[in-house]
Amino acid sequence: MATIRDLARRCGVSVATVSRVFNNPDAVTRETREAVLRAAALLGYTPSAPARTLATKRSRMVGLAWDTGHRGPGWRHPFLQELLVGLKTALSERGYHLLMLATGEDADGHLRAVRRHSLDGVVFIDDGTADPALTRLAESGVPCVSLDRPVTGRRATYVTSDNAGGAGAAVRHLYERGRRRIATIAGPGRTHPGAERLAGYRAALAALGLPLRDEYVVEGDFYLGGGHAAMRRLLALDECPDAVFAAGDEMAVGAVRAALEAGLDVPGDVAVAGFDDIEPASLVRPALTTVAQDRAGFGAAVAAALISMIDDPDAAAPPPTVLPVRLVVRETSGPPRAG
Amino acid sequence: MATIRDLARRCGVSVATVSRVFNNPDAVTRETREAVLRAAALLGYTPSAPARTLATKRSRMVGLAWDTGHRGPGWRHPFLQELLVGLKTALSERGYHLLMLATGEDADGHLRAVRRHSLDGVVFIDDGTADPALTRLAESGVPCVSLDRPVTGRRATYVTSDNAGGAGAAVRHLYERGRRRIATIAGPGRTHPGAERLAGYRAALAALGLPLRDEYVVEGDFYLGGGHAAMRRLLALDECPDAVFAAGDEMAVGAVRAALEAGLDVPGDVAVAGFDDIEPASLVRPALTTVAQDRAGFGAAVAAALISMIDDPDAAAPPPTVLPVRLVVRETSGPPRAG
DNA sequence: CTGAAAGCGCTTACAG
DNA sequence: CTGAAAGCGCTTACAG
Repeated sequence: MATIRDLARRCGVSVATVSRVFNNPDAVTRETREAVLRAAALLGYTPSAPARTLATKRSRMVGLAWDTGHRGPGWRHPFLQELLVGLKTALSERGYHLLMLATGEDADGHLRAVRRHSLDGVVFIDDGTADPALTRLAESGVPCVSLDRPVTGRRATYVTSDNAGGAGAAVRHLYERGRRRIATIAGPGRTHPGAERLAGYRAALAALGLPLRDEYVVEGDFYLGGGHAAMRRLLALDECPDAVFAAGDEMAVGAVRAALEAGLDVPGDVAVAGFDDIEPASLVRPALTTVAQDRAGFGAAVAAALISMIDDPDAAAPPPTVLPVRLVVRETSGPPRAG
Repeated sequence: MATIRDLARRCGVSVATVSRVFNNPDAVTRETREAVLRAAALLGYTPSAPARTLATKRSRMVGLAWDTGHRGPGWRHPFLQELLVGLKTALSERGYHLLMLATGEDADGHLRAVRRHSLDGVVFIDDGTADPALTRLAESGVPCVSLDRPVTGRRATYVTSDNAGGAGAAVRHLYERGRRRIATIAGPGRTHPGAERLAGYRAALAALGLPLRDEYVVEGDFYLGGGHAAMRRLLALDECPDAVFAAGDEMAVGAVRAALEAGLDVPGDVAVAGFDDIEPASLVRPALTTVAQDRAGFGAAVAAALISMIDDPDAAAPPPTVLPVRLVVRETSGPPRAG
């Protein structure tokens, strides 16, 4: 492994000069720069990251504090792979790497990991529950950006989808398909998407002049079983809804299944719309009408927010990023109304 | 940020002693050890990882060379989240962190990243295509373990499922359900799971005394569309199969869909079994009979193989790990035979 | 069991 | 534009 000293010797310059050609190329004449670069290629020289980090206090690494559900039952992200790919790609374009932080340590394990590795920032992916370790991190001043979860801290921000807007779009779509008794299966209220989607549902009903009925909102858990159970409660109502907006696709699939089991036709008797556009949404029959998020946009937005803070040590956190969503009409919401 | 020097000063010992309490606690008296530990907790001291790496040449970081499909159309792993969680957890129990390597760099970008960060090893996740960068890495002598892909190199090994065994189990199950004309929709031959599942299918047919018919094996791409197209070809045959083993669940779902569209009953006219037990497998109707892999086992096995090599610098690579699989019987394979 | 010292491979004022 | 030197925070023989 060639070091900067080997390279310097070979080129007849000082190590300072070699360092400059990699960190501040303009501060060096073209000739020496090219000579050094040539020798570097020849020797296969790559600057040592830890040495550089030690000297500069910057690691060019970003931590990924990914709550893998050690605190509760297996939480699943609807599109983790695209998220990670987008994040990794956007980060690496700017020269940053992602370090996966181990979870389940003591309360300030994350903060410790940040110090230990001189991380330049961290991104949170969790289920929306207020993890004290993450809260502390966000308040510590290290640049943080979280996904789908508001955080407070001078250098902390978040990116999320337009959850309320998407819920509203789904509700309006159901309305346009002729439905008037529109219920919702909400996500857990403690999660940001859950709360926002419910708010969007309510706002849309109000705007449409439809009544808000308490018995038409039942909370689920974002998973299949919760959606199924919620739908059964809805179907047991005196005045059964003719449409339901489920705040997550798995719940929507569960709801469709419950309706089918009850002998109802979907979308004939009851229309359904979901949220997330998970892979099964198009595989299931009838195929699910849902709200798709900007999967690729997430990673890019997180990276942009993070890097803007890293680049300027005095910068406060940028405002939250709200990504647009898109209604995907399939079969469960029924055909357009004739005429 | 307290340093080792602060701690030493505070405790009235040398930095060497402080270093020992963290790296070789037995080499120090209990009293000084406890005093140092107490002071460390008080000051919030955490040893600097880059400084340690610089001094020892070991980073306690493992690279994740994850081919995110920059070289082809979006490849998807059937259970990436569980895989990463398992890997991260197993690694962190041994004190290792995962560094996600950026992809799409020049041919030896990965190797460069290994040197740059003094990575102790790397794990590959890819689509099975022979990426020259990974091949070079595996031959370089740094401990490597790949998923579902044989690699050569003195310090390289892999972990995979019992793909042939699982395929055989699926075929035997179909046979036991009374099927005799069992076709297969294979995965791409260049992938290890694709090739092995096909081999398992063939071996099972032979063992069962069933004829091997060329027209009964058609290659798919592991995705929905490929499964659909393959099934159409199978259904166009003069003597239509009464069962098909699809080497992946998405293909199986596509196959079921194609059969249904052709007016056939599943499993009545044609039974179907898949592989992977992806989430939609249980959501789809009829629910898919399939072969489940040991999702949690993967990460643990990878970590174990990697760490065995890291711990002993002279150790050659352990033999490949082959994880057992499990047949999951649902609806697409039909009811047990009466009597 | 403990300490003084060299060394790991860089960067960055400071002079020139 | 370039170099000598100090410093980043550790570890590890080597003595004692």
